[in-house]
Amino acid sequence: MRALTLNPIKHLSIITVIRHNGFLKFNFLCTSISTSSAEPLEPIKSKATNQIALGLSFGLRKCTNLWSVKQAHAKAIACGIQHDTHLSTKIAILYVSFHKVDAANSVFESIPNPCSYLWNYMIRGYATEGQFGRSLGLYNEMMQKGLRPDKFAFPFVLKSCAGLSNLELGKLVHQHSVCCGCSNDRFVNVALVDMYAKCGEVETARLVFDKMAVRDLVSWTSMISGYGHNGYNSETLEFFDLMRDSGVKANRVSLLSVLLACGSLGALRKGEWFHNYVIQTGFQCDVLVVTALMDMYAKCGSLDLARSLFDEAAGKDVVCWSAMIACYGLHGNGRKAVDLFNEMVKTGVRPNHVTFTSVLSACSHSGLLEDGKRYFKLMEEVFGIAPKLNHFSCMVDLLGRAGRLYEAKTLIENMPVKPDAIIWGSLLGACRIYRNLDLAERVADIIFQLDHFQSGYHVLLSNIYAAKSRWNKAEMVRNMMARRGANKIQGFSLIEFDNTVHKFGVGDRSHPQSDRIYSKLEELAAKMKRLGYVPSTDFVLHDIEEEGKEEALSYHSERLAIAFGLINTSPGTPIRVTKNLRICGDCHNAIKFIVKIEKRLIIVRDMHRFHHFEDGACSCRDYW
DNA sequence: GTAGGGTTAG
Repeated sequence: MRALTLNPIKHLSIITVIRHNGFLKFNFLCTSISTSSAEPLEPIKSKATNQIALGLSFGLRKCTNLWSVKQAHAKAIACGIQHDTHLSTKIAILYVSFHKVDAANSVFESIPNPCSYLWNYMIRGYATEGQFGRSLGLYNEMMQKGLRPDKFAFPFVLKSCAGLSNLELGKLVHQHSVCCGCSNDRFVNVALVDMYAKCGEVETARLVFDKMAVRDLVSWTSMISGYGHNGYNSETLEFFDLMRDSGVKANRVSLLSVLLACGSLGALRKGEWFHNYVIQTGFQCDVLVVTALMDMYAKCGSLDLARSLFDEAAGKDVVCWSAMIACYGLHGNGRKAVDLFNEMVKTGVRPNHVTFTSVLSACSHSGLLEDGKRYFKLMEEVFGIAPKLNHFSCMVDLLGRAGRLYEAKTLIENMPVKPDAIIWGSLLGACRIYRNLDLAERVADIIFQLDHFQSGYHVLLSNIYAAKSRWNKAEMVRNMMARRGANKIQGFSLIEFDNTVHKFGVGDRSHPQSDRIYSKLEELAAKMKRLGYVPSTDFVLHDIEEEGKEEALSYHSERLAIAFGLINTSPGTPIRVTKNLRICGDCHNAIKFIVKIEKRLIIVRDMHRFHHFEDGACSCRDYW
């Protein structure tokens, strides 16, 4: 071991210089005590070590880059002063702020008794990096050591509970935060609102919000996004108005939430209003806001507007590109999605797993079998992204729709992730399209072992039997579904008119204009019949989430919403309807007749994609 | 020293 040749006195003088001249001299100190030799240095055994620690700490005060932190850390080890609490704490905190939480943790673990300030910082670091389990582990360890977390720790502990959707733990942490006297802290309360909302307890989130003494922009925004997160889209918009009424001015984050809600509701007019608001408030150059605007326009049916926003956006990142690719997929334009993906890669933006989900889904919806297979291969081989359940789902869907049923089955059986009922359900859907009863029965067996209580799979299997005229079997599956008390999702359709979103259920008569709506449908039915429309009695055309056969097909929610739109808008105006389930085959056929009769463009967004009906045809070319 | 946020399958 080679002794450090620097004279302690010289060190002291350097430290004095650092104190007076700041960071530049800190680098000098690092260099002075470094050695070109690979041999470890013998720790300095003199009073100067404390001074060196002080000097490094002092130098780190103005530290703005990771390199300096690493240098200081290395020097601390070289001088044997890595156990200096003050210096190590500083180094660990800096590592956290440079997102090097594991490096911070190694320093943290070397400190015999870290202060609560550092504990908090470590909990924060892991929570911020998405390592929620480790963040909670530290919180637990902190309590076991008898240390009391404070108002700086709880927001991040709660963030970790939210990240893991662990409501039970979240409730315990809530109680603990009250015990620790943090119930009035606004940061803790915002984190509570966020935690409850992300764990699906939006009403509890609201209770916390209502009790808050100070409601600033962030607390309002947490509640707004909390509503959105739980699918309470109308409430999201209402709450935004309430916030503004209370005198709090919106910022980009709150705008992101409302734009998302407009997209989910298909509320184009409202979305346009917010677009205008974005321009007035000067957020139109913010790439996050532009991405949300694109998403909103595309989900409201205006793909062209989404594209022009995309073209004008400055500083497009991978999320922005992926969003535009997803927009094309949603509208059934797989070719453009694929082209845009290639353009993105050429531009030098690296795709992520979401980009691939969007590309594969776009290929699947457009029937681009070979492209889909190629990109699936590419993602791992060229971009090093291991496929996840999302990607396998897209591939099973792609192969299944293209009739490659056994290829899809082999893929499920050999994938490295555990298949769920839904991915098998996708294959069952393909069996329905290609009327493969033999495979359907085997697949259904697997599904029912995994998930007994979804009506969709029972309906699907029953429809396959019906399509093969196996009526007894079809009836048996329906009875089995009734015995098992399988859940059924209620279908509904939304249409925006006069700045309000109108909601219709199947056979719904609760709307004030109900009589006029039903008369309109009767009038249409007569005209459709003359043009050759025959209501479909073929179960096979019905979807996995079909509304029950007991309901008259002509009163499916999308038809009620369309009739409402026809009555209330002037001729020639496009009609936009959003449906929570997949559009059924009979409605799909009927709308083709309706657009011909009414000479309108009707855009229906179902749970998977858009259908643009115009001049007797649909943009999906009946492939959906 | 602290909070809220844009894209994604079936």
